[in-house]
Amino acid sequence: MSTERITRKQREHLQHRSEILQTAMDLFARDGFHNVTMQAIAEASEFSVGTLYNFFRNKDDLYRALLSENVAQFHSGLQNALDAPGSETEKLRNWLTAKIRLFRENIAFVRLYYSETMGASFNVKAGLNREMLAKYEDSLAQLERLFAGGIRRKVFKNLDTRYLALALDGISNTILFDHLEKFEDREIDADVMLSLLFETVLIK
Amino acid sequence: MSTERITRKQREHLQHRSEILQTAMDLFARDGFHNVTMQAIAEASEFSVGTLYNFFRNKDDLYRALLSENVAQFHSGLQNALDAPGSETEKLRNWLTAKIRLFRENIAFVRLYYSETMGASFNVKAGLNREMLAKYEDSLAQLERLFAGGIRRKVFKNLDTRYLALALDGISNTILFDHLEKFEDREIDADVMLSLLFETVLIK
DNA sequence: TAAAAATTTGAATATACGTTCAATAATTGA
DNA sequence: TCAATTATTGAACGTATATTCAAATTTTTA
Repeated sequence: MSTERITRKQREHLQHRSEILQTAMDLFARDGFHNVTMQAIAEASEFSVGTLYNFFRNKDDLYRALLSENVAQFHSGLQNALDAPGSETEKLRNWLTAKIRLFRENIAFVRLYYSETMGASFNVKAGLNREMLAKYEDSLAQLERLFAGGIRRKVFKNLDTRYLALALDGISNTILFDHLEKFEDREIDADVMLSLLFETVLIK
Repeated sequence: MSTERITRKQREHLQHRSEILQTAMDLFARDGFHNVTMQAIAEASEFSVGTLYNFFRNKDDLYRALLSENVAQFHSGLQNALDAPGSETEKLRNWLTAKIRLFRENIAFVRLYYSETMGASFNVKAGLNREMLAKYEDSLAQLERLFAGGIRRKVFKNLDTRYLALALDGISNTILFDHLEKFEDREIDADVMLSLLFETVLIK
């Protein structure tokens, strides 16, 4: 898009901003929004409290930015995986592989995301939850279209696409959480997850 | 066990206690721990702040009691379903039916539970998270034994029982959340969820 | 029925924390 | 080199809220 030149100043500013956000993310994921003070974020990111307020209007704003930007990144990571060419089966494998990678790369965000969306959320009032929910629905809709395509081409059985999308999402969630919870570093294979659903899905 | 007589006083005390807890649950599930004040719980439960402190040492203690007691109830609900006699398939259906009922009956608790266990939790310090995790592991272990039994009796394919348990849990979670999120009141059928996994599992 | 015991009340207290902003430091440009 | 501009600092302030406890109310006992 834009080919504007970015000054070193601006580059550094962005760098500092994202350092603050990443530091805050780790703290929030470990202790929860209300148990992390601006003081703590300042100390951990090696800035002063005042400086945080030059980057973000207030604590809510910081938190919102953090969630919003990571949701966007997560969502586009999944989207790209589905956009790559290939058969329905290959696309599903790509999608799962991308999801595995995204979970591993940013488990702190994943924790935050699920605790915000599943349950009580300080963001109900703000539009953030709506935004996150919309992206989730979009993801599901894309999966549904994929399954529908497979059904049309007669490689998948004619099952409810909504349930298929939910099932795939659910299977991958629990298995990924189980692995990451245990700090298991052995590779998680997309095919293991796919296989749990596939004999139900594939036409032999 | 105990056949001791319980006085009206004691009965009322327990009644009041559980009214407070249920009221608090709804508030916590809607707004999150830190956005619910003791004042708000007092008003909603029609007691004064001071009285809350006669029932619970402090706010943390109230919250802990609330989660702990509901986790226990949830857990034993699932356990009982598996203890009923029947084939592996029937037991799985019982388990799912019980889970559906428990979700519907106490969606507030379910929200709280998942946002506490998935993500950042104020309770990491206290032993509550450990307690909840232990009960979850126990549930999974029971499911695994069930699958293992089916495999031994040659009604199920010889698949990794851990993954099967996780998959069933994951499928039911996403589908249940999807339904309850949308306030859909049409019945959720255990068989729909089972069928998503079963063609993978059953030996034809 | 009245004293004693138990329970409830909510105003007062203490504290923790988000936010501000005047002072200081660092950077830039002439 | 030295103004001028920009960025950083953290002590001070105000507010929100968890907790306490003396007084008021209700219940029990004799």
